[in-house]
Parts: sequence; structure tokens; C-alpha cells
Amino acid sequence: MTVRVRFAPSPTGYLHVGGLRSAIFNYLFARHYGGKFILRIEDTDRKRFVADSLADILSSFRWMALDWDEGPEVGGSYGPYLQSQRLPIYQEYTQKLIDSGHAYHCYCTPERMETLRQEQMRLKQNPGYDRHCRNLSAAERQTAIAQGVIPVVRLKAPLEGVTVFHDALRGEIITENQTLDDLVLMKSDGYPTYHLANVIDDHLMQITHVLRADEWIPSTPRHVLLYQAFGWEMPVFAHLSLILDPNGKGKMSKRKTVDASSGQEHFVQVREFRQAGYLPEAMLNYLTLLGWSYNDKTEIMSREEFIASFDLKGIKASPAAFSYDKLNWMNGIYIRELPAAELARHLIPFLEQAGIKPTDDITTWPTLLAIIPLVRERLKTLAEAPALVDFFFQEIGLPDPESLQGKLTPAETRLILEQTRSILATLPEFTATATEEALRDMAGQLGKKPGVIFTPVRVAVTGKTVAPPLFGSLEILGRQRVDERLARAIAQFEMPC
RNA sequence: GCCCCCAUCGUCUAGGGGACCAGGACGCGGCCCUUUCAAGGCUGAAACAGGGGUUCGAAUCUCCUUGGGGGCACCA
Repeated sequence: MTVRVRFAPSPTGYLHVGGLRSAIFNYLFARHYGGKFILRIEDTDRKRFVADSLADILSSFRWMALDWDEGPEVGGSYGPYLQSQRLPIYQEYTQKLIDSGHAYHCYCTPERMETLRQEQMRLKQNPGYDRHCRNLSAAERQTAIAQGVIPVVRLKAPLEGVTVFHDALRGEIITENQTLDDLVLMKSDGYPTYHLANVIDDHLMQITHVLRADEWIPSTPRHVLLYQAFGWEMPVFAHLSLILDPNGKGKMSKRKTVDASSGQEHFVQVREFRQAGYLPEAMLNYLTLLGWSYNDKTEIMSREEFIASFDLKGIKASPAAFSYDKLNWMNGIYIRELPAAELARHLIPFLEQAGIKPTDDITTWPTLLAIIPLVRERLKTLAEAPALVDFFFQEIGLPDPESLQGKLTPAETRLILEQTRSILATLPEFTATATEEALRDMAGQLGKKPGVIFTPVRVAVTGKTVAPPLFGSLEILGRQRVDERLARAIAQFEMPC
């Protein structure tokens, strides 16, 4: 039997990082066992439908290189893979349930359901359908139909006994049937609910393993009831623990937040991570290790290594808090491991978005490729690059005198800048080693520590107190531009402030 | 309120009766390297939620308590 698993998002919003992790687990599981990874779109809620969310899901998958074997845009022999295109199937199977006595029409209006719910809350009873229509007489049914009420179809859940299912991660989960109510299977708009569509499709698509989020555990017994009503064999269930907010309090938020103390933005949508300059490889690595582990040592694993070793045994049942700190660290590692040309290619869109055009004017401006060795290990995300390298590609503003000075006096600063300018102007070769040697000599002659005199030069040339390594930067900027920037910095000290 | 799930350093985790006065990683502190910032190296602080069992022996098995999380829609 070949393994067949699915990820089944509903297109009600952009793909969430929690959903992505479920997708990754399914994907790795399928690839490990040489099975099929199916993408099915559960678009049965017409009210919450978001038009471009399907496109977002697909593009997020492509970005992550989670290739699906069956689903939208690739097809497959168990389609269609959009539930909205499978309505006749659900109707057919619903009728079977009605015919076999496992389901019934319910004519209760939304208004009645609302008052019922409020009454139950008032009496501190458990909310749930009171089975009002479960045993309607023919006359009562006729009256409702005559009034033009469009019914829903409900499952006739057993009133006593227990429903048991086996979760691959947690063992037996037993539910008292009296805690289950008669859930809606078919809505009055003719669309199935998740519960019905999910069971029918998993069966028809021959899904062997259902790896889905923890939050589905409470409704699984109802799914089991449906499998039993249809007389179908159940898939293996494995419920994945939830991802918690970084503080460990509650399910990870659906909206981006900003951490008050660190200022770190807490992204939640896959597209946000992408825009913030995280690499898909890092996301895959981090997310897989959030809830699954290989051993007590390994932190960095490639996709191939994950595929080779991923299975249900390594999955933890307890929820896990998302750590942006650790993701940042890991993303930095992946950035550093990227070949220079590859990193440059990744960086270009981020630079362009910041108004930097690294490909323009390469005769007068430096090439991105030359800069990469200087900045590579300073990046945690791609989005940090523009602020670090902008001075290579565009003019800088007038350097701030206080930053230029550092701990020096204005007179000392000016002297250093002037001497630097004249020394660099006479250097036969404008290389990193030559400029460094020259400035170190100069420091010795001035009786200053080298680091002290590098500061004004750095600020003059880069406009920043924190910048890539100075001498490499000088070489890339070139003699003429360095000279111009030194001159402008010196001018700062010619007029009294 | 009712039902369900979970429980090792702040966080992610290793651990499945003796190999553990609990190992790794992120983060945090210190030192080294160093032109700033990083990166890197070394190093330090930091956990078995509590209480009953079972056992010669429990982080590991069991029960209870506590804590945390999730679910109770004509949403998925």
C-alpha cells in the first residue's frame, strides 16, 4: 500500500506558518515513504472565501519547493481537488446516509439555533443541538417543508456508548457519545461542512494517513462516526501539536504583531516571512525541528536528510512555542552557506525594493558580487542588506560631525581625515591591504591606536558608525569616491558649528 | 461551564527503569579574536511542576493535584 497524505487548506486567508508546518510534515512523510502528497482545497465556506488566497497558498508552496503530486494545477486521478467542484459527490453520499438512517433533515432556523444557544448558556448547559428535528413526525416535516424552510442535514449520532479512535502520537482517544451532538453535514446552501467533505474526500482519494493539527482532535470522533456510517476503513490519524506564540501563551496569532521589548516583528503568514528575507531552506529546517527531532545533536539538516529520516516516531505531542530568535540564527547560517552568486541573486529584489539598483551603472558603481564577502556573515535576513550596503551604490548624506569624531576632538578628527586623504591619494595601489597598511602606519606616527583613527574614516566613507569591514569597503568604493567622501567630511569641520 | 490534549533549562529538544548530581541548540553572561558590527572559538548560569504509588532503583511506568493549551458554528 502506498502512502497517500494530503494538506487541505481552506482559501479563507493567506497561508499561515502553522499551516505550512503541517504541510511540511505531510510532504516529508510522503517523500520518506515514497508516497503521494496531495493538495486539496477545502473551499466550502462561501462567506469566508478570500479571492487571492488560493494563489497565495500555491505560490507559498512553490517558494518552499513543496511539490504536490496531485491537486490544483497539476491534476491527478482522484480529482477534482477543489471541494466546490465536488458538490454532486457530497449530495450523493449525504443521500446514502439519510437512506441508511444515519442522517436526517433538520428544519431549525438559524434564529432558533441562536436562541437555543443563548438559553443553554444562561442555564450553564453545554451548548449543542437539542435534536429537535431528529424524530420529526411526517406531519411536522410537511409543515416545515410547506413553510419553505430549506433544511440542513445532520448526523444522527449515537446517544450512548463510546467512540474510540487511535492516534498515532497519543494512543487511544475515547469519547463518550453523550458528549457529541448531531452535527451539520450539509448546509442549507448545498455545501457540505468540513466534517462531511473531509471524510468523503479522504476516503475517495484513498488517503492513508491524516496528519493534521491538534485542534481537530475534538471533532475526530464525529469523523469516526461517519466512517462507521459509511462502512469505510479509517486512515491513520496523527494530530500534530499546535505552534504557540513566542511567549508560549496561546495558539500562534493569526495576525502580525510587534514584540514590545525587542521591536522584533512577529510574522505569521508565509508571505510575510518571505518578504522579510527568510530563506525557504531555513524555514523548512526550523519548522521541521519545531515538533520533530532527529537526535540530541543535529540542528541543521537539509531537505534530503529530512526526507531520509522523517517519520512519525520523532514527532512530539506537546505544543511548541515559535522562536524568532532561533529562526533568525538559523536563517543567518543558511545565508552564510549560500554561494556568493546565489546570495546576490536573492538580494537583488530586496535592494531594488529599497531603491538600490545594483545592476545599474556597473562601470562606476561596484558590483554586488564583490560586496557579498564583506556582508555575508552580518545578515540574519535578506531584508537587512539594503541598510548595510546602500553606501556602496548611492551617494551618502553629509556625515554627522559627532559620529565622525567618536571620542576624538574636532581638531584631531580633522587632522586624521586630512592625513588619510593625502596618504590614500598617493598610494600606488588602492587595495584593502595597501590602505590598511598605510592607515596603520599613520596611526603609529600620530601615536594613536589604529581603531581610534579608523572610526572617522569609516563614518566619512560609509556614513555609518556600524559598517562592513573598512578596508574592503574602501577598495570596492575606489579611490575617487573615497577621496570625494573624505573631502566632504573634512568640510564639516571647516565651519564652526 | 462541559469535553479533549499536553507537561525536562526562558525557548526548541535528547532521554523510553540503573549509562543522568540530566546532553545538545537558540537566547543570555564572561573570556578570546578584532577597525565598528557581525561571524568564529572557549566558557558560565539555567530544567526533570507537586504529591502519592509500583520497584532494590524512577525524568523515564501508574494515579491524583496543579499548570498550560485546544475544542464545544449551517468556520475550517
